[in-house]
Amino acid sequence: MGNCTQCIVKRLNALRNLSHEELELFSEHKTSLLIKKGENLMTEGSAINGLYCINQGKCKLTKLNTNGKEQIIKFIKGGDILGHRSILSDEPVGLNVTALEDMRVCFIPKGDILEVLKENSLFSLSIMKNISHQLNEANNLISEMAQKPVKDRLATIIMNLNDIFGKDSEGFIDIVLTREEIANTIGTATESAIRLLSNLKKDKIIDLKGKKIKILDLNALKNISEGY
Amino acid sequence: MGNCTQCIVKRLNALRNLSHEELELFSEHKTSLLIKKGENLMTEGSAINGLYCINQGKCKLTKLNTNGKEQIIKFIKGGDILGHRSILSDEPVGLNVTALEDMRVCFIPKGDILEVLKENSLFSLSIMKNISHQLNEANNLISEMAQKPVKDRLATIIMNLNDIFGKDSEGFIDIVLTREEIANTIGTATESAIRLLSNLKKDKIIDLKGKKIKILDLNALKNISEGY
DNA sequence: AAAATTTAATGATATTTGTCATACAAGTGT
DNA sequence: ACACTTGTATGACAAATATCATTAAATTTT
Repeated sequence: MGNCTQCIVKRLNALRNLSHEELELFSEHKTSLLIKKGENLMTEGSAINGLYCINQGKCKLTKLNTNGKEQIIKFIKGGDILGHRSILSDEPVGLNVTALEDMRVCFIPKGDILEVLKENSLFSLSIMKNISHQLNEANNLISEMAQKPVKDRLATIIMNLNDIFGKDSEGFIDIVLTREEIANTIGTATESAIRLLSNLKKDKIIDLKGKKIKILDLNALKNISEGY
Repeated sequence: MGNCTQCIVKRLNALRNLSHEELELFSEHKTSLLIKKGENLMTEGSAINGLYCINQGKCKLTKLNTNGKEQIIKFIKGGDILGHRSILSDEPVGLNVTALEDMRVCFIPKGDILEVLKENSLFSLSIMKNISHQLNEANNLISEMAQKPVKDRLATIIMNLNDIFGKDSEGFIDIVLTREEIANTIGTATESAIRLLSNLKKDKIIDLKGKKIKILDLNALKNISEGY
């Protein structure tokens, strides 16, 4: 099991503000775990007693609606942290976190986190910054979902996925999602998502190869996402 | 101009965790302001250099979409604080804050806030708790907006308004909103909102008297909001 | 109080999106 | 290589919602 002081992933998130001693503390108490594709790291409504630091792998954050539909709220990849929101608000976990590929994750107990939060104001500010940024993003998404037609929303999330996951060697966005997952992200029926993807391909705005998506005309995509 | 140490409003928010000395500091540097109905306290995209503590009055937090439509993200009333998200993430203001009635507001400079945040971990934790809670609420709203039909969303926000603003002496929800504002909250056309409100009235689930709404059958409303 | 403006209500119609049915393709395990 | 499951695609149709037009009511201004 690796040592937190050596871990390069921590440079990507709020943990970068910790002292050597604090990292040693985390390292002693942390546990590493492997999550297989499709498995849940966190489950909506459950209690949580620590912070997850994602070492490797991609996952989706979802919510099950009262009408039984899954809504994908956000995608997360290695370098991000999870669970701090729930720890801080003292509320149950609000989202399901499901692995989209095999993941390697570290778990740090709540007590250690809270202790360091009290002592290290740089860490504390960094966590606040993270959540504040997320809140702003969430507010933008509310507006997006409430006001824009499905086609616009699809264009938006294709660009989002591109920003988050980047491109593979062939220029396709480096994430594999089913059509159903895409539909659950933009809040529409699977068939509608399929049709709109096909349209974008026909118009040479994107290319499709199995589940992979390549952006061909970013400008056109941007225009669609803004309602033109 | 009042003194922060005496202010009863501060008991309702994170400021309750401040020491007498810290409140004195705030009190010395704070400015009080009056915002008239319809005026903006904050504007989307602008910089902000302090925290607002709402003494009295109700306001709406909105966002102007790329397609020119206004989306109401949230309603806020006296006792709440505003602007901390933007200060903490070091990002421009994300939302317009518009007074729905005359407001009395205190402004505390950013420097003072950041200083106390570093020193007072109780205050700091309380702010984190506030934002974390807001993030959870925002995630719920994303799901609500993306997945549910307009009728369900209308039922949901009527209950929300009831929770936030309570009832007046006649049992009507204590907030005055135009039909357009209601439509902009649930992300639909004004005409659709009007029609659905009329239907709810016809079904004796709510009562309408001008712009005021009274809940007659909370259970029915809850069922609708959950898609039954 | 009358006029002007804004807001609310309602019908007719167009557009968007969802649902159901079916076919086909791709992946999975035996 | 085979059946079996799951995912993708497409057409036909139904339902939800938006848009446009018009009238009525409420509010503000003069």
